[in-house]
Amino acid sequence: MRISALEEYGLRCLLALARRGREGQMSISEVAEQEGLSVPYASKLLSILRKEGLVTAERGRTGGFTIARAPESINLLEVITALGGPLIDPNHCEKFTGQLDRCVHEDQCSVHNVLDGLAGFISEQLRTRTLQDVLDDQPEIGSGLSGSSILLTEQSEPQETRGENLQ
Amino acid sequence: MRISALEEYGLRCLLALARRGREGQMSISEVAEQEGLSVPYASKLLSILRKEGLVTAERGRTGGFTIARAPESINLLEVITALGGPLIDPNHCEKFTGQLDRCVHEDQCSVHNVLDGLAGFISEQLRTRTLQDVLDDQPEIGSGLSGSSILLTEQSEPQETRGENLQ
DNA sequence: AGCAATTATTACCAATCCGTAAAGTATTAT
DNA sequence: ATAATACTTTACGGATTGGTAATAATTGCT
Repeated sequence: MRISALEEYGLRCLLALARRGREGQMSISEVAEQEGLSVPYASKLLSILRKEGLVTAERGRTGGFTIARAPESINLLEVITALGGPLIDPNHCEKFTGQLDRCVHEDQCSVHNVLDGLAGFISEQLRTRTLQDVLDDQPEIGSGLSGSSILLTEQSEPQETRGENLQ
Repeated sequence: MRISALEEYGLRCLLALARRGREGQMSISEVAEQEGLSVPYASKLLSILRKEGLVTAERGRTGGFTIARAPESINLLEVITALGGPLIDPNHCEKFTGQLDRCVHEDQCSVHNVLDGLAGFISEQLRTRTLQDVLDDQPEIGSGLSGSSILLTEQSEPQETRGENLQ
């Protein structure tokens, strides 16, 4: 269970555009330089975001990318699923690897209960956060503020791992 | 961001052993048959679980696998990280793909704030659930009980996607 | 018209993951 | 002892992902 590279870097590129706002524009090379990515890679990421409808592109000499909607109206679930697909493969049981015709735990399966519940929970967390929330969470450069309030709605010490080999 | 096959099937195998309890035992072929997996694949999964210390193995004609600790004392975070590694690659910024010496957002990075916060949140959810919780959530075969209370501590309708292309 | 700057598309290669295959090692029943 | 049963290890091929490279297509400027 990992956050993929596409998801992280794609989110970064989208945030860069979000900072420019609906009227702003950035070229691929601008995004690449700002985010420390290669131009071809930034191009690939922005291309995916465009196909998913999160950004718009204009070609030609004065072209560039613009965020498609207001940052307040784009939630993180959209972004993550656009870049990395759904949390749980919907036709998981069809692709089941075993020799049985179908998943042994087809219905009333506690494993699916758990995993679906987890996926739903994560989705809900992502859905309730927008790009603007993330931007607001970005502290001023040089400010002493540390730590983030994002995604920490009730648990008080989420990164406390107690040596449980999260490594 | 996906729940990997190893994570799901490894969890299934571990649950099968958990049902037998600390005194019970299962051979690879038993596990494979019960979970609908090929024998070599079940072997691989159990081997990983053994190396991670979650199950013990005895060789020889009367050999088999036994769960290493009580199901109440094994939480899902252990299982998931044992099978799929940590949620966020700890040396992510070292492997950074860009041309810059280090991650442009090294410190005070809102993207890291968000992702770390999310990872921490998920970890916390997983840590507070044990294998025994999952076993208790498994309904009797044929019982009319549907739905799970696991991992749904406060959100009421986590799998409600509202057409937001979770697909 | 032609050049320059920009996005769009396709293909490609390396690395990792999924699942299988096969040969090896240990233990026990007979 | 020997054979049967079971775990152990290594290796392999296919599929997916990460990132790069090259070329085509579009627009604006002169």
